[in-house]
Amino acid sequence: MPGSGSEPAAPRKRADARRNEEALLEAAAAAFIASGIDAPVRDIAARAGVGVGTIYRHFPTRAELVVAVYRHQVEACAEAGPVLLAGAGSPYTALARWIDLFVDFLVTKHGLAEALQSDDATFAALHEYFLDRLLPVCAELLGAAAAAGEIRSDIEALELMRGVGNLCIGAGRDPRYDARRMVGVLLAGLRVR
Amino acid sequence: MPGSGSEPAAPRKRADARRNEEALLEAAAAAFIASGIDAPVRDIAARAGVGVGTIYRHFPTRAELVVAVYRHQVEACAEAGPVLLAGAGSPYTALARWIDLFVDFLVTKHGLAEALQSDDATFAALHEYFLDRLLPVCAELLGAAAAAGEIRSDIEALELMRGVGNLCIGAGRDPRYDARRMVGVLLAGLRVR
DNA sequence: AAATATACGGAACCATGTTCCGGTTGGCAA
DNA sequence: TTGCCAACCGGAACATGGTTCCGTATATTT
Repeated sequence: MPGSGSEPAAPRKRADARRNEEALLEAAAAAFIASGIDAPVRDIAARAGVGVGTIYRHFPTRAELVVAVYRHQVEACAEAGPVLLAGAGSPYTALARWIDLFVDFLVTKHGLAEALQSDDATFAALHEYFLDRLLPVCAELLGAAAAAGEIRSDIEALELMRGVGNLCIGAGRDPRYDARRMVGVLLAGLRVR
Repeated sequence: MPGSGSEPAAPRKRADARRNEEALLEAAAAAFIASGIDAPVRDIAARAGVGVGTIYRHFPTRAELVVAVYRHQVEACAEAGPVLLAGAGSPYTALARWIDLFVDFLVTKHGLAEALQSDDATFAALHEYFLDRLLPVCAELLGAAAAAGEIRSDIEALELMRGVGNLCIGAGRDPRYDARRMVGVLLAGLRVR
């Protein structure tokens, strides 16, 4: 029942606007795969068959476009947290598995890990969305593992997520660097000795 | 005795060229501190009181300028390796101290860690110089620690250096993220259990 | 002092992000 | 069905920053 409650009752958008937004999402997804999430605005617009103005109207910052493209996958990752915690043998195992999911996501999106850590104002909203959605999940897993005495308890979820995100930068560019393995080492370093 | 041997016998450069090169190094160092190593070429040129063409003539790529500015510090870091290995209580301690030096260097040069991992062709020479100079040192320390049975022996020096470099990205931008601490966790993860 | 090689400056060019406005059109009301 | 207008569109124009190029200036040599 959209429009009820205290929301501003967003008036249904025009049909062409909805079509263009949809086309832009598809075009952006394709461009991101082909050229990474830094794909030139004009390329994305051309793929979608619209003008550049239309991109900015629908997605004022690149971050919003990126979030829109990856929203489903981020949600899935967030929802996997509690499931893993309930199903895995131990909190630490659940944490490790969840981090694996996160890493898999990051390393398959060229440029995403870089953008997440960038201080470029363009990506502030991206940073924020990821943190809003995933930080609580990570904190819960981390807290559970700490409470179980499996890992040291002086590491914050934010530090861990940024550390993991950082380790994923450049993954896949140099076959000699295996981000997953380094993340594994980092997780091992969390364990109490 | 320059000019002897099989070298191309570089003919002494003109005096103004030497002056400008010196001025550029100072200007670049100042600009890097003020705006990070991505400081606009025009800014650096203005600080040095030269035209942009002069920058490109002396340092065809930004990487070469960066290398020239930081060469002394990189050399010092490289030379510290064997000293630490000889003086520290154990190879692992030496490795940890050396990584500390490396991290200190990276986190105080805004944008350097980012550039080191970037795939931007502009920075290829930077990457190469750091690896040429520091990788053998890291490998020696790592090998010694592994031989002493203090750490696992399946990690390559390149992986460790890239991992550490990655963890230093964004250091100092967010007080909640402490790169040094994360590097400490990574090193702890290296230990045999 | 003249000749030559070397180096210099900065305008011009290219790529990319961002803004703005004249023209177009979907949806509704008459 | 027709006509109106708010919403929407396209892309030219502008801003920024890297890179190239060439006419001019100057250090060095003869």
